[in-house]
Amino acid sequence: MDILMQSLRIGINDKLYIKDPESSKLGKKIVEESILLIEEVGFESFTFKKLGVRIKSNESSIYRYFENKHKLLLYLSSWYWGWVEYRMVFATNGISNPKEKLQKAIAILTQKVEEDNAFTHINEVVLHKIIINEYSKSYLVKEVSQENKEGYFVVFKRLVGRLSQMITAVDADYPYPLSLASTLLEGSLHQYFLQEHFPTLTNCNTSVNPTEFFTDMIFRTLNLNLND
Amino acid sequence: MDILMQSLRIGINDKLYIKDPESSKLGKKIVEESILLIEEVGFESFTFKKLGVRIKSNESSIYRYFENKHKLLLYLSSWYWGWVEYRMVFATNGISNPKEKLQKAIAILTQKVEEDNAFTHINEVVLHKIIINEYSKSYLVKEVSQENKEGYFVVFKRLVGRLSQMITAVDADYPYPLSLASTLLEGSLHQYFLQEHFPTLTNCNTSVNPTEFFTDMIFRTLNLNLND
DNA sequence: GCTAATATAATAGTATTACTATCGTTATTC
DNA sequence: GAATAACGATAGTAATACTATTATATTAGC
Repeated sequence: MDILMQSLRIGINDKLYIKDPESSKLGKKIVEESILLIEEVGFESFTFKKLGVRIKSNESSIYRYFENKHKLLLYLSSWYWGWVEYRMVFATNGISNPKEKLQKAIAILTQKVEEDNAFTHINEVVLHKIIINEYSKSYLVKEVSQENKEGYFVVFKRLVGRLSQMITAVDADYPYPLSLASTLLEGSLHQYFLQEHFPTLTNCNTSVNPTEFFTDMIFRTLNLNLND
Repeated sequence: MDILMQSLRIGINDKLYIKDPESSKLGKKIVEESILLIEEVGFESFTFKKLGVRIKSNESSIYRYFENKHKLLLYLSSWYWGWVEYRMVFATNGISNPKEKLQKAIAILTQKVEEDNAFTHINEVVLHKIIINEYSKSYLVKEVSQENKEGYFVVFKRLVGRLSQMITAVDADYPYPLSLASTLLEGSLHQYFLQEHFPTLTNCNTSVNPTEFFTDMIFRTLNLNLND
């Protein structure tokens, strides 16, 4: 990413934190290291106490930024989807041909994540792994409807909406653009998971990637031809 | 289901329990009521202590059947997928036309679940809800590879394999049968979830169901026509 | 119907988690 | 240089996720 973007910020619902972690050194450290620690030990075993030890700070200080680890996960997820949305909009912006535009969007949304130096304290590659393994846990909770009302999932919802519109732009008569869009986003994470842990349940591997599978699936579903 | 099936049992990996819950009244009660309690309070808030109170039995007695609630969830999931597999095999058994066979399989796998009186102590409708909300949590854990080696997911894997074969039977040249099969199973649960909690992210509702969406998607992907 | 074996209930206890509260110390700002 | 905000240290609580032990039922075999 360009040096021009150095001061870019991803907008996140301010109910997800008590004190904005972007506003201090400690806050950034909490975000940065929580990503690494969650990836290392898994979300279930992750605690603020352990994170405190790791960043040589106090448990109670972390609680001043985030109410609990669930909110932290929602924060990280919002950041991730905001970042993906930004890259998708940026990459598809100049494309006028709807088919090309959709193809580019699918690529961005299903690609393996590479490092992005525009955001120095966040390791996007590791964050992608967390999203693959933990994102579902942020919404598969009893409180989901209330949290949805609070706007904790707006970024993700906007992204599905955008993709859905691109599908409709290509084929206005296709009856399930939203379901296809949500299936792509969720399914892409799932295929990455399977590739790592259940290779017998997927055709994705070192030579075939989720982008190829989903591009093929969506293009066939919309009766488009890749090569014209 | 038929009265003939009254004594049917779903085969489950015996490492998932300490004492077979099918072998006693208390064991069956544990399974029966755990389904209802998990659905009521969600998996995170569910504890063996609460279950003990509910079934007027002791926490420690439940621990004699299941090591912990994670194993219980794996047990319930295996039961569910075994039950689905059984119904799928049963329903598609006599069909020789591969296209018809696939269509029937998709229907069974994506349908809304109705009560099945063959298994008196298990409420399949509620169990389906649990699978929608909690199944991911059974495999999105750090120990997944080890648990996979122990065979905790064989039933689900066999089901994906069967569906994949049916896809290949219809189109031997389709390059992603496994990914399409796993996307269908996972995606179907996801669409049900969205329908309930994020209606703006799906086209499934009271008049359109996941079966229609997925049948359409898979048939288009495989270049099949529904009506011939 | 009695005995032995097994299953279950009751109770107690431990380490860890997920916090909350308080207070002293260190930075920052005005 | 004083005021204010941020942070660290410590303590404490209720709940969780168990394990262990012992007492009491239940059942099975004879």
